[in-house]
Amino acid sequence: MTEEIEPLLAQPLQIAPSWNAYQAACPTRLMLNRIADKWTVLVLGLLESETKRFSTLQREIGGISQKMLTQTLRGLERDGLIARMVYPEVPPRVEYTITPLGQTLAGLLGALRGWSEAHMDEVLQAQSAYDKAEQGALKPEAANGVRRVRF
Amino acid sequence: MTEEIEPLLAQPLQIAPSWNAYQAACPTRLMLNRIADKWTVLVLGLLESETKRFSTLQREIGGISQKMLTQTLRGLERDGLIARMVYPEVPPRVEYTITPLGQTLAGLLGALRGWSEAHMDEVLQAQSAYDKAEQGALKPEAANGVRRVRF
DNA sequence: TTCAATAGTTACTTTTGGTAAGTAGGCACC
DNA sequence: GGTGCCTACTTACCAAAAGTAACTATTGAA
Repeated sequence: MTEEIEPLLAQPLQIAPSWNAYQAACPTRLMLNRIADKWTVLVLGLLESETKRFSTLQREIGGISQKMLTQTLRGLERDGLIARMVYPEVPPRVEYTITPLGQTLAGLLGALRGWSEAHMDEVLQAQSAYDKAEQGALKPEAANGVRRVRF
Repeated sequence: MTEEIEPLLAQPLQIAPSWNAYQAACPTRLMLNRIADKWTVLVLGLLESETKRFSTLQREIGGISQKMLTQTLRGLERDGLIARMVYPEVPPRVEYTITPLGQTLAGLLGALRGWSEAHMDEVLQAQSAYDKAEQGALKPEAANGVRRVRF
């Protein structure tokens, strides 16, 4: 950032703190990193409608490991998007509930999930077209060590 | 879309192929992985309104490396979300344009970016509250090697 | 006594992300 | 005519994150 001295103003450039995700150092960058995340989308999608416990979430999200589920839930808790309730029983019971703040995000993430499911066909088609073209682009030179440049 | 059973059809279970991101093997999982991605959000956000070239994108997205930009653009191109135009000039010029399919996604991603920027304050507050509580939870035992369990 | 159940951790491996340096091809300058 | 500059990339290399599998604590039941 270029620093210019504004002699009389304390914070000339941040009257209302305006965040900008396009700047590397902005905390929204970290935020984006968390919310634009596969597991976050799936976890918040489940918690949007009802409180669930750890094992239920793991069962309902195919292929998530305990480690990643724990990690994701911790992150969401720290960010204030979900709340964690521990019932001191044996065996232990822990419930996760979405917060009002989390609710404001869950809709957006649901739309993302919906988009994926709705446009999967088009994307798959685009992918196979791309891959076929790539194959063609490689064919003329055949199997030698020629450097692949895309110009 | 509701599926009605057509006895004489070859593919009875996939009249409208219904994808589900909660199943580990579903291709939408890969899709989510790509679109729920920091760099994707930022790149599509810039291309939403106008065609841009490589160097411009890199300049406008703080902190992205050439490698990650190339990788992200390739992925988006393969998925049919952007198109790549090469002008055989010297020095080279390559322009990236969002596709109609990409446009349908860009709005959602823009909303994500907007959410990050709009709720950053609340999240930062939640984070510091969480971190302070964590500190307190650790204090009683002080600095010995006691296993930290959260029950 | 061994087992089962839940919600985690921890050690280890693999994959991904980030950094920095190279590469191509031609034009301009001295 | 050698050097440097321009863009849009690759390619090594290293660090960080994700994934895998085994382990832990607690206690009631078989």
